[in-house]
Amino acid sequence: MSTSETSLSKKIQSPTLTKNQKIVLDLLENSAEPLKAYSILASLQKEGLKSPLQVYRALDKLVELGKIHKIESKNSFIICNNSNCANSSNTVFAICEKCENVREIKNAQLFEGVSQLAKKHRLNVNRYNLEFYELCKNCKTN
Amino acid sequence: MSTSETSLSKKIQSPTLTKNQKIVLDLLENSAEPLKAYSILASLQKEGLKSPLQVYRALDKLVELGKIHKIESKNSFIICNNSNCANSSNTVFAICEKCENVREIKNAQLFEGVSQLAKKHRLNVNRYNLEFYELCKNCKTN
DNA sequence: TTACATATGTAATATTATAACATTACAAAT
DNA sequence: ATTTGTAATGTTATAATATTACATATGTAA
Repeated sequence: MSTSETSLSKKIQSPTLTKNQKIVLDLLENSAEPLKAYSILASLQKEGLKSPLQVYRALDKLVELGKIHKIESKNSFIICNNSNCANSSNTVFAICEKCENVREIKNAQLFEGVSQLAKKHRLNVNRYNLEFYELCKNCKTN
Repeated sequence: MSTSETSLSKKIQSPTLTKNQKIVLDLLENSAEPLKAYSILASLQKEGLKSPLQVYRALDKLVELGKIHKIESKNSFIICNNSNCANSSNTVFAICEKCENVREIKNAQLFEGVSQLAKKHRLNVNRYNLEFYELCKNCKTN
C-alpha cells in the first residue's frame, strides 16, 4: 500500500530517467524527424547501446511517460512537443503523403474539439490518436 | 491518355478481384476480428497460398480499393464495414484498451465533424485516420 | 499480333520486435 | 545495516512482420 503510493507519486512527478532512457531521449530531442528503433541503436552504439532490446525498453518507457510518441504507421518515434501529453495522452499528427514528414499538432482547442465530437457521438473515449494526411508545405510548392 | 482514362474508370467501378484478392477478402469478411498477414497465410494455405508476398500483395490491393483497412497499431487488417470508404478514405476506429477488440465506426456526421475541425484549424487534410481508445462493453462489465 | 499493365510464383533477405534468463541498482521498510 | 521489492540492465537467441529481386503468366487495349 505504501509502496504503491510511492510508485504512483513517482509516476506523477515523472521519475529521473536512467542512462539509456536519457541518451535515447536526447537523440530524439535533437532529431528533426521521427527515428526508427534500429537507427537509434546504430546512432547510439558509441554511447554503449548494444542490443535492440535496450532501445525498445527505453522507448517503451519514454512513451509511457509521454515524452515521446510512436508513429504507428511508420514504426518510428518522435519527441513530444506538446506539454499536454504528460496529462492527456491524446495525439494529433500531420503526416505528409509524399515525403512522409511528420509534425505533431499542438492545439488545445483541436484536442478538445475531437473529445467533444467523441462525446457527442456517445463514445466513451479514454484517449485517441489522430493522423491527418496532407501535402506538406515543401511538397506543395515543389 | 486513353489508357489513363481506362485505368481510372476501372478504379472507380472497382475492378473484379483476382483469385488471391478474393480469398483474402473472403476470409476477412468472415472474421469477427482483425487478422494479421501471417495468420491469413496460415488459414489460406489450403486454398493454395504459399508465400507471405501473396498475402501482402492481396492486402495492399484491397486496402487501395478501400475494401479493407490496416490497423497500424496492431499490424492487422479488418474488413471495411463502411460504404463511404470507397470514396473518402477516412477511417475511425474504436479500440479496446484491454482486449484489443477493434470496431470500425461508421458515422457520416462524425466523419464530417473531424473534417470540419481540421478545416477550422487551417489544416489542409486529404484524409485521416482516427483511433479512439476505449473500454469495450464486454470489458467494462467484467 | 504487339504492347502494356497488372498479377503470380518463388526464394531469399531485410526489418521490426519480443522471449527468456541472469544480473545489477536503488529506494523503502524493517 | 539488512532485507525486500521493483525497475532497469545486459546478452543471446528467435519470433513476427514486410520487402527485394527476378522470372513468368494473364488480361486488355491498340
